[in-house]
Amino acid sequence: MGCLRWFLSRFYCSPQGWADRDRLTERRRLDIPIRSARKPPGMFVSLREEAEDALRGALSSLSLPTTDLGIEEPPEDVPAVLASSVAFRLAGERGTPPPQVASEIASEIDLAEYDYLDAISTQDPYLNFTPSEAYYADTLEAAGAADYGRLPAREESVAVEHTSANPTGPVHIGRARNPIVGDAIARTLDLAGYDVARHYYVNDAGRQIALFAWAYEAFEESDLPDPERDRADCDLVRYYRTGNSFLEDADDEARGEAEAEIEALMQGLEAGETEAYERVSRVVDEVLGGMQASLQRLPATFEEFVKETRFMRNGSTEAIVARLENSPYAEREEGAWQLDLAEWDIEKPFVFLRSDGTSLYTTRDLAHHEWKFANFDRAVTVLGEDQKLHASQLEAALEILGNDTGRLTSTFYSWVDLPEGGMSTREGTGVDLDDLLDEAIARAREEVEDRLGSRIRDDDLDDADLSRIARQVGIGAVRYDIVAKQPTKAITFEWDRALDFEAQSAPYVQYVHARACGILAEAGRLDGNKRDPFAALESMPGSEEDSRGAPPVDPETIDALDIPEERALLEVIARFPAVVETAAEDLTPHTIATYTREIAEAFNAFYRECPVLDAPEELKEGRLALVVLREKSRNGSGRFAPSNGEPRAVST
RNA sequence: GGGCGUGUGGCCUAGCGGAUAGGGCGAGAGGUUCCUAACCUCUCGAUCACGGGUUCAAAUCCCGUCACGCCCGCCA
Repeated sequence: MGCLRWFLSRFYCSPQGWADRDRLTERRRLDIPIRSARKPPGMFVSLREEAEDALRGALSSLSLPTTDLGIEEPPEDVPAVLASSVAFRLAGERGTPPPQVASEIASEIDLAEYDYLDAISTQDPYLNFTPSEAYYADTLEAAGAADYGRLPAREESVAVEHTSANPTGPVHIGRARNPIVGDAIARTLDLAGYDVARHYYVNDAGRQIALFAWAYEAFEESDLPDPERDRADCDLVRYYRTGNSFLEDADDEARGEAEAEIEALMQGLEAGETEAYERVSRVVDEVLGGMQASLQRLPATFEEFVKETRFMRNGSTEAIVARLENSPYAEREEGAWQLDLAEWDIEKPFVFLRSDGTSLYTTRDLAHHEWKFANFDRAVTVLGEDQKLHASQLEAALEILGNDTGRLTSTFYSWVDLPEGGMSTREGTGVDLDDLLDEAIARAREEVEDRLGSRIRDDDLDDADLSRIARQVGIGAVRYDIVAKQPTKAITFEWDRALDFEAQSAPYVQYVHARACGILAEAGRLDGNKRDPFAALESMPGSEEDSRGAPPVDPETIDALDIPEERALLEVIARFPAVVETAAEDLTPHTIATYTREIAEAFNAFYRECPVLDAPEELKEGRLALVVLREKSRNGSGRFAPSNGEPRAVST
């Protein structure tokens, strides 16, 4: 990572996270300090700060500018943890070739002042920094803490809104990215010290919902096809689909009658009538219950389900409308009220009140967001890419209403499509999340059973164990497949690719956990119920379980750990808090997924080269400590792992 | 048409201004009397969509082109 970017990221919102989006936010970026100075998160950041300080000092005494220090992580084959390419930039100024500038800088640095910097070497124009024994020893000790990787509490609350799919039918995988990404973001922010609440914003007031409630009353069970599953969402979606196709195919008169009923229901909702609310709630609550059952399997859970109607019934939507009507940007167009957002580079006027006097989704969302601002310090919303225009209109309108929209960040993800095209709840096309999870578990179970025969360890696994492991492996694979990718990239769903259990996948990471647990169990460092190393897979990505019971790590044992694989593992472990911090700032949980793979690779190399249980006594403790550490890092990263993404209902 | 996003070996993906572009899948060759081989090692394979530009340095920044996706409702 370039120094400039890093530098900026420490003080401002990163370009991909809090502050990313559109010009709207960009304007304000410089005004948003992310926080005051805090203790550096982990040894790696401390080392980086020392390197910066050393460079800055050297440049300054050479009378060179210190704007961009060019700090980066060197390629793998370079035996250093940090490097700098400043010499390139200063060569012109100095009038000497870069390698010579590098040497001059290196000789200007007094290492005695630093705890973690051990040596600076030059390799052509690069300055390479290698860490001291204290760096490894302190990492060994710090990482021994039960909550290693968790950053200190920030006393800053964040509402993470995600999924928020229209409660009209079962969750399908076109939307499955939203709960997975959303939950990963929530976990990441939680790890980074924020006080996080997960919200599902329930559309129980829109036209589609009114239509749904109407259809539920208008059609008979006998008119409907059999449900796909015995569950409320699958049951009721049949009414929704039937209602939609009825309106498409009906003659004008029949359609007119139906539309009138739907319209009357919407008016009732707008007026805050209890009867209208109850008619809608009947279908909404039931469907939501079914959807929750699917989401919990991931697991994606919520602290709160926030209903749109809440902001109609409490009068806040009405109040928003009144305030907007009085704003200088408001104008009346054919009986409807709209905002002219040209000043925000949004060409489309934003209609906030229909000519019949009813509010729109976005109008209610304004009230919703003011409620968030009143109750939380920040708000993060995970949205499908189709929501971008809506999100920028929302933000502009919030600004007109006098809110500090720097507190709101929307993050977007692209669709998951099937090879044959998109998915739609309304049309009933697509693969349900439950079907995906069932298939994933079935395939995982096959894999587990296939491998039973070749197992060396003699431990009894009963059917319940197999089911548990299959569930963990299967669901972990689905979740990892989605979190590990940048959300902006479109995904075409293919069974074999999503359910690949080897290599860069959750099971790869889970397997490392199993290996570590196997060693710890053998060494008597785990509880009896963890004797079964396969059982360890269960906790894999996302459990709260940790390696309690492991002894505290003695930093003295670092002396015995001098094999490259041991050091490399420690170096990866040292970066964990920094990875969490960056992922939280940028809202990029996929970087934690990448990190877990790196730590797994480092552990596998260590595992290959360094026998633990058969090691000489003086080595054994140290190596066991490494196993424990890796376990702890895995825990923190495990919390991140699940996440998903799923768009707000559009074409449901 | 306008706006936004994406484009990295046959496929998937990391990197997003600096050291010969990392991984994985796939293909080929090996490795287990030893803490689980859901692992590891090696080989094959890339004009980083294309064309310009900025820079000592571009996959990375800028402009243009092409392809794909999304949006441009008094829908959500």
